[in-house]
Amino acid sequence: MVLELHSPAVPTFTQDDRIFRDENVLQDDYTPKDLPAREDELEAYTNSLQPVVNGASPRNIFVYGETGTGKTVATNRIIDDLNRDQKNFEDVEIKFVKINCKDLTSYQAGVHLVNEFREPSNHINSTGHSRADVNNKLWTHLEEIDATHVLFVLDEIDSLSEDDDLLYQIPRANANAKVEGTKVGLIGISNNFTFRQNLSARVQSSLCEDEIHFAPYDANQLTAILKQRSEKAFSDGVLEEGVVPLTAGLVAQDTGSARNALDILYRAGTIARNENNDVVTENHVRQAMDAVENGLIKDEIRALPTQAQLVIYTVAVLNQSGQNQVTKKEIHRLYKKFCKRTGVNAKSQRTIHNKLSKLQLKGFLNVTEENKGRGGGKRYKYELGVDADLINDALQDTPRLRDLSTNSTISQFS
DNA sequence: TCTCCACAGGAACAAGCGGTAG
DNA sequence: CTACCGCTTGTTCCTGTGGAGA
Repeated sequence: MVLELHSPAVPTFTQDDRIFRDENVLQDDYTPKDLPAREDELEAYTNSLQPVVNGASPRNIFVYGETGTGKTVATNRIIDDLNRDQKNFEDVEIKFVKINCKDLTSYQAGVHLVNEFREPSNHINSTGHSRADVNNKLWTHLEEIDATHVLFVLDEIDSLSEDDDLLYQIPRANANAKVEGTKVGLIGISNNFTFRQNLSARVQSSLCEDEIHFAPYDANQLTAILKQRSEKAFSDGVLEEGVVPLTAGLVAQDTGSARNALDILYRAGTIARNENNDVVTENHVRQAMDAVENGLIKDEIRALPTQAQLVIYTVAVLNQSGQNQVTKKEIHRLYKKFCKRTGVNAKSQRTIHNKLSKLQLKGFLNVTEENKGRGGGKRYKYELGVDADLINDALQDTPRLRDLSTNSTISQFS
């Protein structure tokens, strides 16, 4: 590959790039000027924020929809607009504090928020404080800040799932007299709409004053988005006629995610470029679709902790040796041998059981229940939910497990 | 109909980490 | 230094479960 995927467009390269005019337009961090097919949602957003503009207490907003449906982009747009327009308002000063809650606990998210008000040299650590401490620090900052309104934007709040204390505290900060000089509001963004039902009743009533739903895009909407972007991203006449409708159709059936569709289109372009092709064809799109799907799975496998990698690898080896459905016991037996060989501490069967259920939740394993009654009782049988080659490929990048995945065969271990 | 297998999965607990506060 | 904090990872113990077969 000649070009780095994420390198900015450098003039010397764009000269002989026959495919792309500006590939950045297809990448994740690009914010378009127009948001096709999201006019209603933007209007709902504007309406919900109108009280703030008028100087009143903000309404708390719950934004939900699957990934790639434009929630974050729309939110950024609204924030930009409001930041721009508030210069015209005399007695209102609005500050936005935005964090992403992915992989954070409620407590850690609180710490992040406190640090948003502090210089890097003065950041507090994410351990060692009591919960009440962290909250009090946050209230103090809010009280002291030079603004009439502070709006917290918490992206991916579904990560906070079990512990929703923060989601209760922030919307109630004014009502509970924790903060009096500044009006506090919360915009919560969630990828998961069942998340709302799991919130405790007290959080539901305060967080979800206004709700904005971003539905997955249909094929027509995706076509509009892809057309808008591809005109800027690709050189004229590079895309075969059916490419955009095909991408839109495939993605609409699958996820309805604009991010996914753009990713596939971008990938199709790079495949064509690597083949020294002048046009992007429907065949490139199909190849890109496979590559994107496989790439995502491999990334997830690489991101697993070593123990979980060992477990899924064990299942892969057993499956490849012809044992399609294996019990926890069988997995644990072989797993222990792999542990010994790689110098990893072997965990108990109960722990492996937990790992197996997590892997099942992530879709890496399929589970069937078997019940032989008196002659064997109830048990689960596991098999791989993904292609075994993907697991081997992914583990090639994990030094500890690389040797295992190249050398081991079932005969050596069973 | 009832028993009983072999496991699932919840609960309680422990250890260790990286930190703050006095 | 000691006490304490939140969090993660793992362990042990124990109750619950569904259906084949006595």
